[in-house]
Amino acid sequence: MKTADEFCHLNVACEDCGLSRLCLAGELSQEEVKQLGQVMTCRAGVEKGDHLFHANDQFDTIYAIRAGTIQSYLLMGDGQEQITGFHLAGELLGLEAISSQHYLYHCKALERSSVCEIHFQSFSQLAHTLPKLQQQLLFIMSNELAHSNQFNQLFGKQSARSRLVSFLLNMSARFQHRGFSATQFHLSMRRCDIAHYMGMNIETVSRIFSQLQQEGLIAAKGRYLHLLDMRQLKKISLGFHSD
Amino acid sequence: MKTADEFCHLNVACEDCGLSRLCLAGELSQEEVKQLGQVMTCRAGVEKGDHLFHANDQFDTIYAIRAGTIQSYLLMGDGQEQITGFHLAGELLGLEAISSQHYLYHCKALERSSVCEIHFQSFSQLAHTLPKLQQQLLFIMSNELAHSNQFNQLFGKQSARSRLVSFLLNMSARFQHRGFSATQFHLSMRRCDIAHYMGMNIETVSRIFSQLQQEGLIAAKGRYLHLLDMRQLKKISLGFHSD
DNA sequence: CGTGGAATTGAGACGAATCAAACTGAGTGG
DNA sequence: CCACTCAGTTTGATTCGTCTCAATTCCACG
Repeated sequence: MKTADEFCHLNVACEDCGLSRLCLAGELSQEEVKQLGQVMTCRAGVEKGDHLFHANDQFDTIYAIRAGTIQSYLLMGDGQEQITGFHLAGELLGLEAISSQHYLYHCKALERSSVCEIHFQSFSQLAHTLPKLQQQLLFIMSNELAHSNQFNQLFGKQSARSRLVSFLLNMSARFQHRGFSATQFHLSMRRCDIAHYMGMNIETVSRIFSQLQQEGLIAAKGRYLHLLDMRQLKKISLGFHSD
Repeated sequence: MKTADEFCHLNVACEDCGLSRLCLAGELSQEEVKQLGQVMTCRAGVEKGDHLFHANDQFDTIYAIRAGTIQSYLLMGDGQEQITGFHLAGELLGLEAISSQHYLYHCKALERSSVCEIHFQSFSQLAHTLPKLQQQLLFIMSNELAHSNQFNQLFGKQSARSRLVSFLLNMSARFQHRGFSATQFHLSMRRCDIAHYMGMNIETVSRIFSQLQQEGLIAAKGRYLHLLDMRQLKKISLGFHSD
């Protein structure tokens, strides 16, 4: 995670960004990537707690995360944060605002982060001349739809235990996809955020962590996490009852 | 619903379709809509139980629902159908398959329906020459993302009662948006499908229906439904405890 | 070393799932 | 026309899991 943290200070151009394959640059040629660079600005040094945008703000910018973790959430009637997602490097934020022209939730950094601000109107015009760029956006949105649906299934019937393990495996896969370890990583959110995200309460999350630890399936020390038995964890996430 | 049923027999062209505002045609000019018509074929007479596609099938077609109701679902390990969505006239199916090139779930008709089959590759090429078409697809996908997120919130914390009422109000809003009554309509799915969709079991759904009926909030006769007290129902959907 | 936020652990309450049984209504055939 | 079936639905009794409330411990920070 050191390297990611260092990234936060730098204004790296698209063509030098290690995340371009996850991001809008995708399969673009070097020349095309340069054009893409002209409709965005890099905003390094987003500090912990800083907001990218708020719910109901006028939409004009898509954000690409270069480093760090961003949390999206809503404020409920009782003042509680209903967390709608945790977003990692390479992911885009604000896509669901294109149709309504207003952001649907608040987005704040869970740690020191770095983002690219993509002015959507300029981007859109550029995309008219670059079919590959248009296609890449389409792919990313399709992918988000797919994952969002997966998420829905997950939360249908399963027990809190299964769902929480699914969450951990999901984070694991996402870290792995970014070149980090699949079994050892640092969660940048609090237990309480996980709970609100999963629609559970803190105590339940905590209990399940303890339980998994006693069973030797994970080792958790604060926010550091070590997944010890992936096979068994995968079983649990699929709803099999371990003994 | 009669009119919708009659539609199922007709091969209406895009330019004559009452749903074009909900669909890909969107804000296209008459000439452009005709071009759109050339990359799609209308498939009338999809019978109850017919499948549009199955999970893991190779993706090549986006489906637009012209009339009827389509159910998307997955088959779980134990053979049960995990229902992932109910889709009404004007909605597009298959968008989440663009990135992986494989459909993610099964889609079957809950009643006699009618769909447009849009060959995606041809569509995609056409879209390169028609920016407005590209934009319309973008808007639709953004909208789906937004609704999918809304759905997630819904299912976070709330009680079965709140969630079920939310589901009914969601159906109501969608019917209204299509020009039907917001308070009286026919649900084309079984109680058991609703249950599986909402991640509850049949008995719970049935009990809540009975309960709402006793309280005079709804009148249900089989699959026909009459929402009697919208104000109160909205309160319940937001999590307020009625007495 | 003390403070406050976060996490853990325990005991009891409540809601939804499960198991079991009865009811309804559409369709079938004698 | 009635008896039968069968899928779908409703209702009741019980069990199980998660939430709630309360108390304690842990840890980062000044």
